[in-house]
Amino acid sequence: MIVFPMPKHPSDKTGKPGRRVTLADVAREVGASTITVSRALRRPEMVSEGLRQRIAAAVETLGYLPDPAAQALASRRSNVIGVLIPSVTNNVFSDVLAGLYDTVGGTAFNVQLGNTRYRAEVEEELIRIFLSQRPAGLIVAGIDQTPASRAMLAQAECPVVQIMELGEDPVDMLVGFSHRDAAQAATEHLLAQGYRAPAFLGARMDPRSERRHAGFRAALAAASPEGAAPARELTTTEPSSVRLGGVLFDRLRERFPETDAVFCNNDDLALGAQFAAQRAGLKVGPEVGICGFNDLEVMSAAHPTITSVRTFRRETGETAVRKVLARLAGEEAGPDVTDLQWKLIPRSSTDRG
Amino acid sequence: MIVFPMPKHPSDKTGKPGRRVTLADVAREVGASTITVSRALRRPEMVSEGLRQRIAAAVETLGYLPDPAAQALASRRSNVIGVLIPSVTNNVFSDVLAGLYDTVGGTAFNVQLGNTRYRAEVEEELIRIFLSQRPAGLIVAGIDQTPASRAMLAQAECPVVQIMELGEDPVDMLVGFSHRDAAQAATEHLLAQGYRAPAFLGARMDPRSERRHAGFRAALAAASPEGAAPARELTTTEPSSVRLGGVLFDRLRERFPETDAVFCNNDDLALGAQFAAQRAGLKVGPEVGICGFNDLEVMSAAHPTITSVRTFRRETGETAVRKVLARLAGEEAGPDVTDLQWKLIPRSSTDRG
DNA sequence: TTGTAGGCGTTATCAC
DNA sequence: GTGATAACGCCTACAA
Repeated sequence: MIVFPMPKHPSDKTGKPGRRVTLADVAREVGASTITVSRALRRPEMVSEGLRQRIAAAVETLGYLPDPAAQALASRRSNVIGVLIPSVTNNVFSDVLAGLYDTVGGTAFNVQLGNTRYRAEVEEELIRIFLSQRPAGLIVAGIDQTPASRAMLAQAECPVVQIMELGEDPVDMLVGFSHRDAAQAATEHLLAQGYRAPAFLGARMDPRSERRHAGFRAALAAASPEGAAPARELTTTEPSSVRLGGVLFDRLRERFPETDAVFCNNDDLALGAQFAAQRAGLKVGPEVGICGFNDLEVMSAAHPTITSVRTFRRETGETAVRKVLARLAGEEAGPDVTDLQWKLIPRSSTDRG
Repeated sequence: MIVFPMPKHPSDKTGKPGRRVTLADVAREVGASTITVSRALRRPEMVSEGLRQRIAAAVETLGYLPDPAAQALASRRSNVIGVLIPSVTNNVFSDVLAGLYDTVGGTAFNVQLGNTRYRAEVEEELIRIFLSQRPAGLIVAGIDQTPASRAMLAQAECPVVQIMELGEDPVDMLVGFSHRDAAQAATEHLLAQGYRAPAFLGARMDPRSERRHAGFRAALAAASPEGAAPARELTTTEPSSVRLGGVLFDRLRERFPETDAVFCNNDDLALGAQFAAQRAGLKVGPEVGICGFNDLEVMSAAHPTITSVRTFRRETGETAVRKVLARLAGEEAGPDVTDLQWKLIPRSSTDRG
């Protein structure tokens, strides 16, 4: 029978504080070499049944936890999946994040977030820094990276996923949907409902907003015989908010009194527009149509309920991580584009009754 | 004059892909030792002016970036500040996150997020894992850790900040406010406005929700002569949502028809309650008072505007990180409690007109 | 299936 | 002020 020497556990108050339990400790415990223990942990099938079990037991009793820094240094690959998004607070991205964290949870990987604040230079800088960590993978929002960013991503020795959009030539993998098509469909819906003078309300106007804007215009152009449709649009670079939606709505009606419907860049604006319409005594739906984008939870609960275009944000995060993991597991290779689609959800706010 | 040999930059297509620029490369370049370069980077004052400048130049031209894994391994301290929160999507926490990322941005530190999903066991597990990374600091939501979690945090060799609440004995540092007091004040506001039968609506019911619940009860107890106030309350463990706010509101009115005001656990519920009230044809304010919690942006933009209790979420994140950084810089020491306060914001929804 | 040797890139320690 | 040397804990490559 083997006598187990008292291990120096971090919780021991004796000796140097917190001496770490290492692979060597486990190895000594079971009378094997460190590399064998290492293998038992990462490639159990390479180690004999008996040894494997004794190692597992020792790991348990000693409370061994691998040191990620040492792993990263030795293997030249960290367990960090870098994620670059323009905003942490925006509901859209926090849903994506939820998907990311859900999918990465339970795996040996960690998400490391970078906030680009909607600025390409910041993104470039962050890509550089993230890459210096030898990430296991990189997930970046959008397809409008700077040339330098693209070059770095292309050379990166890890899977790269661009998310939230579709595009011509992804750096590596791509998960998203067509903002242009979605916006065009939403606008067509307004026209189909009989609204004659739909307007566009946009805030922040990042690349994705611009593409939605383009979709709105395309729908109008297609509908107007001579392509002479007046441009009822109000956009701002200000960050979007419910309050701003109201402000823009009021301003819009002042400038284009004939407006009878608005397609908003996102749901916050739409909600604000609806409140503003109600303040103005307008009957939302019959008198003025309102359509948002993203279909946040509040849209289906509002009074009246608000039409929107559902986007699959959580799924975006999940899919992106899964693609990274699959690539790392050698299950997939080569470029890959996943269209997550979108879905128009008509509700009372665009029902003319 | 020194001739600079062509460095092996990662972007070189020659040789092994991506050979990293190391401290040694920089050292060779300037004719110094690695340790000196290391010092020049971390403690410039320990290196002579001239050398320091040549090193800076070499770092620049070579494009040297430190390897965090190697740094962590050698220094036994990573640049990771671990953050444990119950939810990534909840607006409350995403605001905190924004504060965290803002404050950590530009520093050499990184935030690593752990999603506890409102479960103490998950939190415990995550604390264990995070600690194995030798984090630079740890920020955890709430004060209701398991005993094991508390023990680990207490022994952690890094600054620890509990956030979002106030409490008796913090593990180390604490940044938050009193949910109980805030809720009590909100309830007193309802009573002061003349509402006779205020009710409580609660979802999720995590520890902080429970304390708000307690605040509601305390206010009622203080107001009712015999302490015989009937308990008009409806709570659920379901995650909160706008839709749920409506459902609960309807159910509440069914069960307690006399209800003339509701204090909601959070703003989502309040917004949902307001929509439901409007659907029921009630005049919000005069006929039924509605008060939320947190004062999300939408509250001031809604129609009518909704009373809420403002909490300083972004500031919470900022303060937590600053405390960690200060401690690491040796600027502060010892336990420390920061009360970030709260503020009642009365609006139309509790104005009986 | 298991082990040996060496190195990953940086910092701590102790000299000079 | 600067440098040699030895870790830090683990993994890759190769050998047995």
